[in-house]
Amino acid sequence: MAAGSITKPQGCSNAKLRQLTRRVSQHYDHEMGKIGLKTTQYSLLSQVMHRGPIRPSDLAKAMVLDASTLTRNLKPLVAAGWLMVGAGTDDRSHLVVITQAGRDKRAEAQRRWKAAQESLNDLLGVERVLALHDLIDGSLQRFAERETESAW
Amino acid sequence: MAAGSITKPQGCSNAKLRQLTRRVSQHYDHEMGKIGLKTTQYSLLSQVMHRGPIRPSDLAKAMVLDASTLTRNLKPLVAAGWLMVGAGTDDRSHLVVITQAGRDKRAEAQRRWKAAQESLNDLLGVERVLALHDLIDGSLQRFAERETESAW
DNA sequence: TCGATAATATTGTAGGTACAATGTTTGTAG
DNA sequence: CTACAAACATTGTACCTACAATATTATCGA
Repeated sequence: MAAGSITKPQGCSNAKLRQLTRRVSQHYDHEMGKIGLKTTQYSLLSQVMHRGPIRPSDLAKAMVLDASTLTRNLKPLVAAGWLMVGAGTDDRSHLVVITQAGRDKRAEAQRRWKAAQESLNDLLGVERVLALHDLIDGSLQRFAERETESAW
Repeated sequence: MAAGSITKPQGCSNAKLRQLTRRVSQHYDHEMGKIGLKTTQYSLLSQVMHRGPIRPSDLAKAMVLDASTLTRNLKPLVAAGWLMVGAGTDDRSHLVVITQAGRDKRAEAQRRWKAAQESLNDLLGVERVLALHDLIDGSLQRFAERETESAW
C-alpha cells in the first residue's frame, strides 16, 4: 500500500454517528417544534399514512424499530387523536391507522419538514447529503442482508 | 443537467440517520453488553480519561451533548465508581475525573469496542466505513462552523 | 382433543436526549 | 456597594430506545 495512506477507519463509528444524529435531529426538531411535533413523530405519522392499516410488528420491522419502542412511540400520537390502534384480523394482533386529524396534522408537518430538509441541504451541501444518503442506504442494506442470512 | 440525474436528495435525512444509528448502536451494544456497559458509557469514560479533569460544560460541548444530558449520563458511571465529580476552581463549576477503577473498566471495554469496530468494518466494508467517517466529520464541521458564525 | 410451541403485543426496567425553568455563584455597571 | 446580568450546573418534564419478562391467542403435533 502507498505510504501515508490510512487503511483503517479512525475513531468510533458509533460515536460519530450519534453525534451527527443529535445535530441533525435538533435541526429538524427546531422546525417541527413550531407545531408541537418531534421529527420522530412526523416519521411515524407518515409511515402509518402510507402503509396503514398495518400491524404494529410489521410497522416496527419496516421502521427498523424494536416492537416495544413502537408501542411507546404510538402512545402520544394516539392520545392526540392522530392515530388509532384497533382490532386486527386476529385476536392477538392489532392494526394501526391514521385519522383525518392525523392526516391534517401530517400535511401541516410536511411543510415544516420540507423547510428543514432544504436548510439542511443548504448547510451541508446537496452533494454531501446525497452521498450520505447513498452510504446510509447501502449500510442499512448490509444490515438487512445479514438478518435474512442468519434467518436461514 | 443530464436527463435522468437526480438533483435533490430523496427521503428524510433525519429518518435515515436515525435508522442507521439504531442499527449501529445495537451492533456495538451487543458487544459492550457482555461487560455491562452501553457504548455511550464507553465513549463518556474515554472522553473523561483523555480530557479530564474537565468541567461538565466543556465536556458537553466537546461531545456535542446538551449539558443536562451530560449530567444524567454521568450518574450511572459515578454510581459505579468509575468517574467522580468534584469541586472546581469556582464554587459554581465542577470537575469530572476518571478513577482507577474507571481506567480498568475502560481498558476492558476498549477490547470489546475494537471487536465491534472490526466486525462493523467487515459487515459494511472498510471503504464504506471510511467514506462514512469522512462525510460525518465534514457534516459536523459545517454545523460547528455555523455555530461560531452566529456567535459573532 | 390436549399440550407444547410460535406469534403478537405489552409492561418492567434502565438508560439516552433535550428544552425550559430553577438556583447558585460570579462579574459588572452605576 | 448594590442591583442587574452572565455563567454554571441541576431538576422538571417529556419523549426515544431496547432487552427481558409477561400475558394472551393461535397453531400444530401426538
